[in-house]
Amino acid sequence: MELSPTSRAILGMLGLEPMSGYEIKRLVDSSTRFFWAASYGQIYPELKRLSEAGLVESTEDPQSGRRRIVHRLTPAGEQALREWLAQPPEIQEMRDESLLKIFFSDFGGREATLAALEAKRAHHAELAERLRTISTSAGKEAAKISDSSAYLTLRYGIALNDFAAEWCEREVERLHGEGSRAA
Amino acid sequence: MELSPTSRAILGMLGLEPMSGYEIKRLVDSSTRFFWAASYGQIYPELKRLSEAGLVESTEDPQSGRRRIVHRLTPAGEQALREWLAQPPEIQEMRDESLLKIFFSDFGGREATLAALEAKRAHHAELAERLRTISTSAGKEAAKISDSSAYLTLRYGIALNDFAAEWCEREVERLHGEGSRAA
DNA sequence: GGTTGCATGTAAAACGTTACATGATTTT
DNA sequence: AAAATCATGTAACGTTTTACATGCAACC
Repeated sequence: MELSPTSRAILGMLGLEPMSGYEIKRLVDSSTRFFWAASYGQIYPELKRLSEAGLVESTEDPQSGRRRIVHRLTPAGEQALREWLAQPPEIQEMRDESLLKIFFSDFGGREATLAALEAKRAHHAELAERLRTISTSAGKEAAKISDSSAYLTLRYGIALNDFAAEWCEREVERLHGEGSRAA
Repeated sequence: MELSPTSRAILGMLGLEPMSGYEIKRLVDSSTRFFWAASYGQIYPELKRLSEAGLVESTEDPQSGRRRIVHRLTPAGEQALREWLAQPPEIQEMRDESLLKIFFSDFGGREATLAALEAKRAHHAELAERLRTISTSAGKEAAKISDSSAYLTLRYGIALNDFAAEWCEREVERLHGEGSRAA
């Protein structure tokens, strides 16, 4: 069976521990979301496919009376995960409308460029802030988390967004300086 | 008419100057590609839609005997572009399989984390290199280019990818240090 | 005369999001 | 009693990629 990129991400999540589809969604939203999102519309159908392919085993496991289906990797699923992790990464995509607007901003003059840079700066500053919140709340739980490779990606997100925000800020200042010199 | 995100990018390209679909594709590939890609499968149908909506005007303009259709913005197209540029950016997406592999790499032990970090580093180093090549070849053409907002995004791409590559390198070193201390 | 590049286009498939539907349970 | 949260799922839609098809022109 051909696995879709997102079904591999799901496999990875189940490699951390057995989980329900709902829990996968919550975990994604609080961890990989900023570089790999997933919606219910993907998660549930993919879990079904993975189950049919024998890569995960799904059992009803109601917690406190509530209906709940827990999925866990089968040995075949573990192997598929291992194989995927061993292969070189392929997907590196970005869709950044703010960069696109900066790119075209000559069309609206200097002001438009500054506004577009500021919008981008604000976005990255906000995202860095959100990731910091996640980071500190996770840090409270245990030291073992700050040792995990998952924590690495969180630190990466913070560092990258800080860098992007600062870069925009510097460019705004540079353009201001140029503007007054030119005038 | 509802414009798709990519048709707005096409509008922006035509705001730079009138162009054929083929030229749009080439320009995208050598400029916005790393943060906004577009394929023929999008460009040609979208140009048709934009033309039907009266936002671009398409005329046959064979250059040196070769069939060629040049598209240019109509006043309505210019306005649509201006309106879009004035609105806050919405799409900021990333799909980074290398980060995903780092995230899950505990599953393969320390070596796997190091390998995933190295793969990511290599990717960013390569991309930075490619962008630098574009940058220097563009710089030769004229000083006016280095003044354009389009050039800003190129510098951003170089700075960001340099930063990402260096971040990975630092983390590899840190993990090595930890490893030997622990051993 | 063959390869590369210019140039336009389409069809099918893959991928992903959004919105909706349903219903139970816990909290306020 | 109402609101929020847990929990599963699907259908429709929109977007994007991939692969293919076509043909002329310029260059070697």
